[in-house]
Amino acid sequence: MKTSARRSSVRRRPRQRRALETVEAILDSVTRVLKREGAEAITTNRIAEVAGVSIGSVYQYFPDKRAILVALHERHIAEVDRMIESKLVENAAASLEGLVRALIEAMIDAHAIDPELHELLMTHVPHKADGSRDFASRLHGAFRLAISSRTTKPRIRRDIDEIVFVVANMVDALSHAAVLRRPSNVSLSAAKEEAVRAVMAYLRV
Amino acid sequence: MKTSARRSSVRRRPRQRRALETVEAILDSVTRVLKREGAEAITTNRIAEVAGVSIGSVYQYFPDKRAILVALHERHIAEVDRMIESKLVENAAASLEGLVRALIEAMIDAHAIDPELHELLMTHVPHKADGSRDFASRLHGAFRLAISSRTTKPRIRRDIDEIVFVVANMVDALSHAAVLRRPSNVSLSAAKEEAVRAVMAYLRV
Amino acid sequence: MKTSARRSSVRRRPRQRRALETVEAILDSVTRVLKREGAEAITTNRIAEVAGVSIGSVYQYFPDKRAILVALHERHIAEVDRMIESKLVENAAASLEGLVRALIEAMIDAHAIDPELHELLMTHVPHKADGSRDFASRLHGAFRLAISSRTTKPRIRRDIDEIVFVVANMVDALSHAAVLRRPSNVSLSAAKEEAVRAVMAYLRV
Amino acid sequence: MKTSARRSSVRRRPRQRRALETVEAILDSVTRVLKREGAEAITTNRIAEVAGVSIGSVYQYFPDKRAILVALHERHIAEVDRMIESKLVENAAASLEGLVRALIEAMIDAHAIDPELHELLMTHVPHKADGSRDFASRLHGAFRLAISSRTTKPRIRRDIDEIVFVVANMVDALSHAAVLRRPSNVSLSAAKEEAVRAVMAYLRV
DNA sequence: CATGAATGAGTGTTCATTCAT
DNA sequence: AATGAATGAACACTCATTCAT
Repeated sequence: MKTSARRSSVRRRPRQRRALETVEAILDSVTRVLKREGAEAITTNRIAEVAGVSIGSVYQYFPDKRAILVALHERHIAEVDRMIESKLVENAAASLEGLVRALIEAMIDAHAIDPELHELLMTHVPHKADGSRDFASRLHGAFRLAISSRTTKPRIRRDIDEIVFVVANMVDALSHAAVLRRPSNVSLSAAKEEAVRAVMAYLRV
Repeated sequence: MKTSARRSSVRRRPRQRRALETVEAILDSVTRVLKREGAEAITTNRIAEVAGVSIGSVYQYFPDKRAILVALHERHIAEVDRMIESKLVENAAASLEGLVRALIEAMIDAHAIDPELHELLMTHVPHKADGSRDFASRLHGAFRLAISSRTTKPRIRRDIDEIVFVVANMVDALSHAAVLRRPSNVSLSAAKEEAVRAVMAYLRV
Repeated sequence: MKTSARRSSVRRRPRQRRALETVEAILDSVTRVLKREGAEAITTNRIAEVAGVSIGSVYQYFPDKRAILVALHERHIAEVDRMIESKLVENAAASLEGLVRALIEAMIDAHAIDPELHELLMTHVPHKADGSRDFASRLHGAFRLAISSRTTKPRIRRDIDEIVFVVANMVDALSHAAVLRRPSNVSLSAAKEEAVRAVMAYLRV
Repeated sequence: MKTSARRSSVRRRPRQRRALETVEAILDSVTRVLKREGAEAITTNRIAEVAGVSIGSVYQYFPDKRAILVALHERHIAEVDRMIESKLVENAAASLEGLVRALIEAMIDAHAIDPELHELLMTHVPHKADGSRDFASRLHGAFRLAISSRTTKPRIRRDIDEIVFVVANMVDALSHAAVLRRPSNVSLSAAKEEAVRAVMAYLRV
């Protein structure tokens, strides 16, 4: 009994590890193909080839192509969320402006990791209606807490949800634009500073 | 072997009224298919079918599928630009806030015409690097004039281009979000009002 | 009566002339397209375009694409035959060798007019089984007369048809090869001379 | 024991063998379609159907339609070359006339294998400029050696290349004509005999 | 008669997915 | 589990031909 229990646990772990490695290799492969050959080159066979596994193995771990992109999307989101999260923790005691600046920096960094991937996932991956909301929506919670706890004046008429909606979208759009659409005569740090200024100006009204 | 090496890059230009109608029917067809059957259903044969013309006629006026989407994109852009333009003319004498409000309203209206189409064109149509810039970029000129002529305090240190970059992206993002990503507990008019407030707050800093 | 008779005769002639011009323009167009754009570019629409007529007019004069090529083939054959014929007449009194030389020269000239056209017609035009035989076959008659009337020794065992078959094919192949497949270290005149030598050697056996 | 060892070595092969069989089936299919349905019926889907494989499998082994024809051409050329080669070896010690007769016989046999295929490949397959020359050219080497080593009289003025050019083209044309264009009143053996006679007469001049 | 817009069957080719090995 | 050959529906696109104007 013991022996068999051990055996199975001993066996399962390497198996799971290999499986995880394969899954990671497949997800990495998508990013690699995207960068090297463009979005149109992302075919299941190419993904398998670049991942160094057979197409059959890809279908061992993913039911279809869409599932690969969804998994990649989730991995990407988790990564970004982790960055945002740590920034929030880091700046738990900071001023509202410090917090906003930290978040914008985190968003810019997150977008800068892999803008093409971000773009691809945003435009070509079908967003599940329920589970994964867009960045702005996921920022909602964080902002809500941060804003409501730090604003001195109690808001009466203006709904806090409206403010959060605006701020989340501003942060998302301005950091995205700072990375992907910034004109050559605007520096990244200036774009960041202006984004902070814009958000703070709105919050102070 | 039907692959012909030589293909004229420009197909025949429509000369007769019938031809123009055909072109319009094809472009309308894309929008119709998009709404009724989704982006994946947009195939050249389906476009032809829904347009009520033969696939051959489609290729009489467009060199390939991409060209259809580009033409549609251009038509859409022209439409939106016309709306923005008329708003600008209408509010030539208005205050800065009036102008900002008018522009945001115009953008929201433009986005509201056909949000799915807008989304599709934004994400699936290859933007020519030179010709058609994104909305934010095309708003640049209008904003530049409006802001520099109306701001009382002369800006010294902060580059006008930075301000324009931020404002154009704010307007684009907030009106886009107001139409497409607004949470149910935020009304459209409230979203619009907040957008105006946000832009004005930034411009007053 | 007179009037109508006149009218019809007056009308028909220009009509026929214009029609002939159109037909010629169409046939010329094929050759032009062939040379400028290759055999694959020969489409009915391209033929019409280069001929300067509408596709509808092409179908006014030819029932289908094949008929165009057949007509061109016939025109080409008539041209070559005319050249051969005149050479035969010119050399009616010449020696057998003189005649052979004259024929080979005529064939080389004929092939040299437009080797690609010749090639295209030979390979892509469906030969009617009855009417138009290949060049070798059409040379048959001319050679038969020339050889049988000039050979001093009466042939008994060897059928004259065999000789004619061999000579006609030699002349066709060697003149064709002289124009189209001659290696760079063999001059055209040398190729011609060797062809004459080869035919004469055979005829003297 | 032996069996299992063998089995394992055999196991890997089926994959390769199967792939090779598929490729052969595809090439055979082209010939079959050509004979049964004519040159116009040779479409990729028909090739796949007659080969008993899916269209996808065709494209697993050939990048495009042209490549199928080129591969078939090469296979055909290799076959003919093998026949010629063995004839040359067989008749290494033969007289010049014996050699010429052997070569003509080999060419006639080669052409007779599949005249329509030969015709199709000659006329519809794009010849690579460098690699595969026409038959006459490929005969060049063989003839050059045979002629220069066996001719008693040393040639001075007449270039050996000219002779080889003429002989190669005579052999090609006469054997081709013997198979494909022979009139009904000339027997195959007579055509062959006359061809030999013609070549020998030329070589003796 | 001339025109050229319109036709649509048919072509080469791709790629997500399956399944025998 | 892993492999990769095989599949075939579906796609973008061509071009000989027709017919309303």
